[in-house]
Amino acid sequence: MAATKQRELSASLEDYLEAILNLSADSKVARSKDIADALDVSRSSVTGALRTLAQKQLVNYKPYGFITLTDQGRALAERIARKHDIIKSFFVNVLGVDPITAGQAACKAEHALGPQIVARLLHFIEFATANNNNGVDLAKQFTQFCEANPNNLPGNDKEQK
Amino acid sequence: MAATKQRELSASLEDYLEAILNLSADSKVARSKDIADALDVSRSSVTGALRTLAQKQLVNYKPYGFITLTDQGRALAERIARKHDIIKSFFVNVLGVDPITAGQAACKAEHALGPQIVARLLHFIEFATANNNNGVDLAKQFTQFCEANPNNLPGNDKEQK
DNA sequence: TTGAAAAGTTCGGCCCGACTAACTATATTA
DNA sequence: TAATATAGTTAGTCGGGCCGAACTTTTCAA
Repeated sequence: MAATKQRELSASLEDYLEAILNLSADSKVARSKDIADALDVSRSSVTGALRTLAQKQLVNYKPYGFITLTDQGRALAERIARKHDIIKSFFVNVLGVDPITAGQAACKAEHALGPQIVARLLHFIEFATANNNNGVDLAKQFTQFCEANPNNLPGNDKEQK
Repeated sequence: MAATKQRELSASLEDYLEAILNLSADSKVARSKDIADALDVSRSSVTGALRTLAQKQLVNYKPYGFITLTDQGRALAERIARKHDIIKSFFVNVLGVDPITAGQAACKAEHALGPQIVARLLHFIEFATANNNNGVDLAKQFTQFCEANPNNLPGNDKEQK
């Protein structure tokens, strides 16, 4: 348990790792081109990222070879993906945000939220969606609350993108 | 309404703007040194950021002069600060996270969440902290729920930083 | 089996955001 | 008002992350 420490990964590298995990799941193998498409970056950027990830021992990579996650890499990628899912789920199932917007926001927010907050969020989702609250679904209540007070809802703010 | 569009500001520049707003509030005037301290960057980085912000017409700045926000800059800074507060408030008042952690996370998350989600969050805070829920404070309920199910709480994940 | 298309890589370059070191301007105060 | 401390700037550098263009490898089908 010494070589295990990978040091912080940049947001960008986390995205690559996550994409590789998803592609491996979907279509058994992650091709470089698909990673580029998934992240909307150039193929040469992918090559660079792969070299970095390989040297951090998170992916097995050699030029023109197959791309697979190492055990370490897979574990990390799964943690990242799980975080993503939790955040997105909160947006969708508790806040009632549409899945597209929620997914995009989760992509960015997953790099900003630490384990403590994510754990709380997960816990909160359970709390809010279970019928533990006098037998009432809290998320549903919130939706009704929103409908009852439609004043300050979404984008009446012509703010940033 | 043509010169008003400022284009996207980077996360970093948003931080500078926010810091300037806070310093202006606290101690009437924002000195370059204090901005550097607040953001924990070098003084020369501040100079660079100020030049960029000035050319985007968000601050009034000339070398060795006073630093003030333009109307545009102030408006933007206030929106950013408000977003920050909403997110932090959610972490603290709904999730029950400690203020320090919450503030740090809000700093990063504020660049990731768009207006729709922030608006929902604000709405949700009202919903959760008001006694609209059978006369019970929801946040309080969640705290109790947490105490009742202390299984997957905070950092039993030795994850990232 | 060979030769074009597709996938992948390398190389050089760019922008951003930070840094240090050295310089200049401003303030302070003796 | 001259000396020095402090604030601010400039110049140069570096790393991360991206790009396009040109090159190499692999694949695939005629």
